[in-house]
Amino acid sequence: MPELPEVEMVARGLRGSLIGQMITEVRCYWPRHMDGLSVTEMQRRVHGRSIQAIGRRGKYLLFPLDDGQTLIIHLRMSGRLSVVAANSPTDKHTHTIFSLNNGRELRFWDQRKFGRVWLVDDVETVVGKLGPEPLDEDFSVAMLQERLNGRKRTLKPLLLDQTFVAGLGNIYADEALFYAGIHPTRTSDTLSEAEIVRLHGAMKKALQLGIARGGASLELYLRPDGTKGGMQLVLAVFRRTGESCYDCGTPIERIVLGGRSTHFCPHCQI
DNA sequence: ACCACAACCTGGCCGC
DNA sequence: TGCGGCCAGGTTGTGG
Repeated sequence: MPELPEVEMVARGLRGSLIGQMITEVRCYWPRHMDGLSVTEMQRRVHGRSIQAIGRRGKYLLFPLDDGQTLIIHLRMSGRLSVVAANSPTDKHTHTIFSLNNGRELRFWDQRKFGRVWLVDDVETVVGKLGPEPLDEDFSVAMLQERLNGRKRTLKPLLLDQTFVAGLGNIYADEALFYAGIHPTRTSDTLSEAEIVRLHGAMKKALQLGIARGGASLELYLRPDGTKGGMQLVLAVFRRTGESCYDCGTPIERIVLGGRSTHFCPHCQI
């Protein structure tokens, strides 16, 4: 569920309570959370290591440790992270717990169990295939144009493809296409230069607004401090099927593309 | 190269 | 109250 803005909020929310803390123990009640290593191996390799920083790449959270390894967490559809006192109550969806040496714990709550945790020497083994960061300075119109060049793909699934651009998910892909005034079923080879410029600006605008609003809390997403974001209050099309477009009043439509719900204004998006 | 679909999970909601 | 079906912010693998 969390997309780039939500994951960015999680990273920011965790920094104050995690940076410099040492991991003393790992408990895991859903071993499939661990990707590529056993719980025992995770425990052995992470014991006594301290967290040096918290970064984000696409929708992945990166926790570089003091020995060069990096702990990586992906929240997938329903993951939440929080740092709380070790004696505070857990519930049945708290599947993985990293104990810290200050009496607190980093807890991975994950109702649908799709989330994943890695521990790697080289982060590229996990995030190496991701496309560019859409909010980075160097993500330019020219770069977008170059990545579109020679391809013929339906735009909505293309925006969801993390190897094309990293970080957009179902909410921000729909919102960006609305801001750009482009229909989600259009294919990448039909975009004019002006439309590519609009799409580029729209992707950045949608993600920046998401961050500015603290992320979208539609169902399960909560920031690490347990509070909701506010992006859901300003969504233009996402899950507004049948409601009036704020720009022209036409009812928002819903279709399925690439197996995902897709929302758009049939009048504003051509 | 691209698309459609299933799978991985749990739980809420809706209609019967 | 129960049950089936559909829905959910993500990713990966398969087969066409």
